[in-house]
Amino acid sequence: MSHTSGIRRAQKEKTRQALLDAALGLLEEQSLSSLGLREVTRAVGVAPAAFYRHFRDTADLGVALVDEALGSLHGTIRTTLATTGDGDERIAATVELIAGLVRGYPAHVRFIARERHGGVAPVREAIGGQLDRFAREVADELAGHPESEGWERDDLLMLAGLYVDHMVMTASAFLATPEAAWDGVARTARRRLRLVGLGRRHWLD
Amino acid sequence: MSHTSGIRRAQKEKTRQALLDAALGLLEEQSLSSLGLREVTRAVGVAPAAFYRHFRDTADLGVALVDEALGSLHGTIRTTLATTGDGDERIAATVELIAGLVRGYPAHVRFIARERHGGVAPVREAIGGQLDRFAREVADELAGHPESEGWERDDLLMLAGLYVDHMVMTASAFLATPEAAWDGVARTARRRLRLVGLGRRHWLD
DNA sequence: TGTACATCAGTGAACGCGCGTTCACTGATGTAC
DNA sequence: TGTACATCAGTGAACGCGCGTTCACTGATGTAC
Repeated sequence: MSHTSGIRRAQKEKTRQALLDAALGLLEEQSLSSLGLREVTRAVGVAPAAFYRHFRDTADLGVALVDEALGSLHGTIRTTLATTGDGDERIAATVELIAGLVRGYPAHVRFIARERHGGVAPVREAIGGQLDRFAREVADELAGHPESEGWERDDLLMLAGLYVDHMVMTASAFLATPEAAWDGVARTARRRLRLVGLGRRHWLD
Repeated sequence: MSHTSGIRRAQKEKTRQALLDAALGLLEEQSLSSLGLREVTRAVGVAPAAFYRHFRDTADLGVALVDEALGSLHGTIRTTLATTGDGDERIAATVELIAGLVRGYPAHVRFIARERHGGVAPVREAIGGQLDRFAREVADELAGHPESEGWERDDLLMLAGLYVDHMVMTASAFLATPEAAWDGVARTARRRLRLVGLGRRHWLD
């Protein structure tokens, strides 16, 4: 039982996760490009040098945060965004899902919105890559819908990208708004989706 | 001729502008929240303490940059975005205008895209305020178009916000793309605008 | 199971460095008469 | 126009501080036999 228990591995992973969590907390009020390695280790309660056992620098940690924030969302977002577009209840459900993500993981969402165009190139690229992947997945899903008959791949990708961008924008709008006023944000997001859905239906006219 | 020449005022303004220009240059590869006051004065060639004759801190400088970047665009953007929406040539002209802005003022555009959701609250708020103002102006302009007959103010604002957001997204897409590949970005931007325009035409169906 | 050695996550001290801010100052520009 | 005083943008030195990185180390965990 001892030689395969992986106690060391588990403890290392725990520290790594603590560093990621602490960083995410600190990033609510600053950008990754100003996040200090010592700030992060101080918040966790380990020595500064311990940082190097897990990450090369804060940019490297940022890339790991991108994976944590977006890596797990592929399933959820794919099916939901793919469902997006038409009926009013589906639109409402999509907007509710976004609101739920922002409520459940506000720090992750803020991190993605902030660093998407932020000052740290590898992180920007990691986010861009993941969002492109989302768009391709959504396009694949849309391709299977009956409404997409006659659509070219290129146009499906354009529409999927519009949905993904709209999702990110809606999420940041929720973040920037006190929860008491979320209704207005949701209403606007739904109407935008409705307008895009109308455009979609008449695309081939 | 001497007592009203304002030499002092002009020289102060020149230094202030040099600080703004240097900061904008430095911000191409980092975020405002990590920009150092000494970096900026070093780039200009003045003593660090001189910074305080012009700005309280780098956040204050950031707010001044927002005014510089967006303040002068009201006229241009308003009329162009208001023109947006329908005919294919108008759509193409809008996208060309955005490409032109990005070509002409890449650092300003990058600054706005980066700090729109960045880590410095006063700057974020200044950008948000200006973009809201743009959206209201565009809504006013749209209200005068014949296509807007029967539209509620709320819906016009929703559409105007969509145009403004689309403009910012297109500008960042240009920035993130080597100029040789701008054609593809422009094509996608045009098709998105066409789709939104179709939705607009059928909004009241 | 017990023992002897290897691994390696985390320590703590040390380093040189650039940071933001303060201060008394200088000297060109502005103003009053 | 000329003179005497006021203003104030920019200086340069000084400060205490936290930064990122390095290093030899410790001691718990892992491995071989």
